[in-house]
Amino acid sequence: MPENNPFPLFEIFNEIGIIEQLSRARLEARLPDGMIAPHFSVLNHLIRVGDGPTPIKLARAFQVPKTSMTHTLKMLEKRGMVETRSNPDDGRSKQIWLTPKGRETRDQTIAALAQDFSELAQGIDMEALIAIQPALTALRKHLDASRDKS
Amino acid sequence: MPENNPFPLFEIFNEIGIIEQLSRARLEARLPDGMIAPHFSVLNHLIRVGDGPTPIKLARAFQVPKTSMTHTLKMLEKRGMVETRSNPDDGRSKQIWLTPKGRETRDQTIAALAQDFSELAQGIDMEALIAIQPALTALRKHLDASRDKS
DNA sequence: ATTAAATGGTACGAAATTGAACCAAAGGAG
DNA sequence: CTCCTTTGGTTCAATTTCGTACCATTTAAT
Repeated sequence: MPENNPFPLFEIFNEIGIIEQLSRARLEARLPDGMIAPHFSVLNHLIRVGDGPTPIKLARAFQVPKTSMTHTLKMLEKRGMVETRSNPDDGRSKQIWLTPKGRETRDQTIAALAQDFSELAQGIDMEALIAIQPALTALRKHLDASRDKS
Repeated sequence: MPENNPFPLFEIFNEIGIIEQLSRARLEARLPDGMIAPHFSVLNHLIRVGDGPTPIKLARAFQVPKTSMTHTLKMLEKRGMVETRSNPDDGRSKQIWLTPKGRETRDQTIAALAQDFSELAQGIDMEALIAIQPALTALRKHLDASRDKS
């Protein structure tokens, strides 16, 4: 019998999968018309890390294929939420900038979510939840680091 | 300043989203050819709850639209992993059964994942991880219960 | 300087997801 | 029994995701 029992990980990944689905649905309920979670994620990322990353950098940040990011950015641009400029340092690549509308949409969504989450927090042991964050972060980092081996 | 600070929830949902993506990629790396996570989820669910559920019941269990489940089941049937029978008790509905091939695929995938997770577990504080499971379950239940309100 | 290899990005097509519309069977009201 | 509503399921179309192929530019090697 192995000393490392892997089955608790099944259970945890299963719970995480369900939570991801439910939290994504909540986010998308707060987004305008046809916007979806990946659109918002890009807006939010641009706020956090600053304007000007290249599409490939964004694709890596979210660990999606670059073709997926091309499509997501095309949709955001069609909605006037980001702006694509050519990169003066590299003729192959572009740079992505938030527009005022993109910034505003992100801010309003955050505000609506804060409201939503505030209500959510009332039925929850928030202290216990905050306490699990380091373990989640550690798991995420380990999963990320051990990717593409075997 | 509000007494319920919702922002830790942002961080936690963010980590959970990333973990979901990475763990799904790991699962799919262990699946045959073109199989994807939802296919496996159905196989695994049939093992856990037993054969014979209707498609609508499966759709509810995974909280996906019934059209999505129709498509998933069609793919599984094309691969010979599930079998659809008509429901003798209700002329509208069907019942889903695992085939031996479906059962075998599920078992082999579980075995491969157990191997994978065992290696994963070596670089992780498994005790801390097991300890967070109740909090995750509580969060999932609360999210689920408070769905469709507001 | 030339050539080869690597990198950023897009076009295109296949598969997945899902809402709208629809059909058939079941359930309920009278 | 008849009509109306509800429920299980599929078809269809629009959107998303993503692998393959491809082009343009940059980098490295010689």
